[in-house]
Amino acid sequence: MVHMGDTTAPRWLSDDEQRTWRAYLHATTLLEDHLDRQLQRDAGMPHIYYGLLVQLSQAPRRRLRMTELARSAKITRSRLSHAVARLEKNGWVRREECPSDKRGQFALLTEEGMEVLRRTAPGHVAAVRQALFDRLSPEQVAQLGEIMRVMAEGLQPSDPDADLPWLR
Amino acid sequence: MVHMGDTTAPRWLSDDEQRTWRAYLHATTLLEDHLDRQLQRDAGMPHIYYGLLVQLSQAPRRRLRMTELARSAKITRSRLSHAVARLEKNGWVRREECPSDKRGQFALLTEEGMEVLRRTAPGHVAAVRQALFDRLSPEQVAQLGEIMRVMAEGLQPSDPDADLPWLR
DNA sequence: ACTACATAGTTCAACTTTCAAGGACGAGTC
DNA sequence: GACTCGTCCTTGAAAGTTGAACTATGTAGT
Repeated sequence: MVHMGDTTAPRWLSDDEQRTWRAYLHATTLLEDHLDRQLQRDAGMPHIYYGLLVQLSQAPRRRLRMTELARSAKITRSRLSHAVARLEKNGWVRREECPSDKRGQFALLTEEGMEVLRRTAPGHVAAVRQALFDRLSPEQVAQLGEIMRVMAEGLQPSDPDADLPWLR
Repeated sequence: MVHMGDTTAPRWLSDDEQRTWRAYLHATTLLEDHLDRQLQRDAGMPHIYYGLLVQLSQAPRRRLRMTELARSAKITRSRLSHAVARLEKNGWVRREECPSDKRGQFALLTEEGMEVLRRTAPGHVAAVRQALFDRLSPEQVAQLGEIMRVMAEGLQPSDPDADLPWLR
């Protein structure tokens, strides 16, 4: 290994890697845009907001602490504050104080929010299917899963607990 | 089950599919965030803006029509207008009128913009390598490329012949 | 030439995201 | 208690994005 700091010749991508990288960027942005539009049209909110409702719907008593929700949705607490404020305005989420920690807040899914989810989930799953799973072979689905897990492992921001949900 | 316009029960995702879908969302958002931060820090712009400069750098005479650039970067013309305005303010891009079509505008990469690219490209490639290619086997890279191409094919919004020969 | 419509790009308003700052509370130490 | 420090969450301003409306120009049909 040569020690030259910034001046080391960069290892550019091979042709194969470059094609794959372009395909990755192309496909992921197309899918993201597609789902964003689908949900904006059918559920009146962007994909990430929908994801928040889903997380809440699967939590015990349909509620999560803000920080917990932010962590599982991979967004900053600031962003979550704004998002929950918006969802609250829609009547789909409500805040509730945490009795054991007065700094804390729960976000909880209202019955109205649950109803939105019930109404729109089938369409959303259909969109994901149509874009992804109905086009891939079972082997490809397995491959994709494995590749994504490898990627995520390498990117896990220094948040040791993220790996250890069973330790909480 | 709810019966709305659609008479068929929704086909939910299998456990495998669900795991893969979660891994996909997790990994792609982590990577996107990572590259956005890396480029914001090292190049002073988000990933998508960097992509615009790259596109321009590879175009003949380092210029592209706005619509063409928007298409190849997969963003709306509106978004591009704003982005180019910002990049113009940085001195990295310039607009130029199109002689053959007075409605048209070229976006062109300035020497200053080229310099930013030269300075920051190695670090960006390194980030992509470290996050993706250095962690995947050659087989996985090939698999990923193929999967992404399949995905993109199903989502291509403006490829008339690809989509609906049998639909309408 | 006239009409009608399509295309290129920008602009405005509403919304979302980011970043830095700040207020409130909890936990540890003296 | 008082001090310090870290955590929980919010806020406000700046930056970015979206979708619709708009201007100007090109194109086709009559």
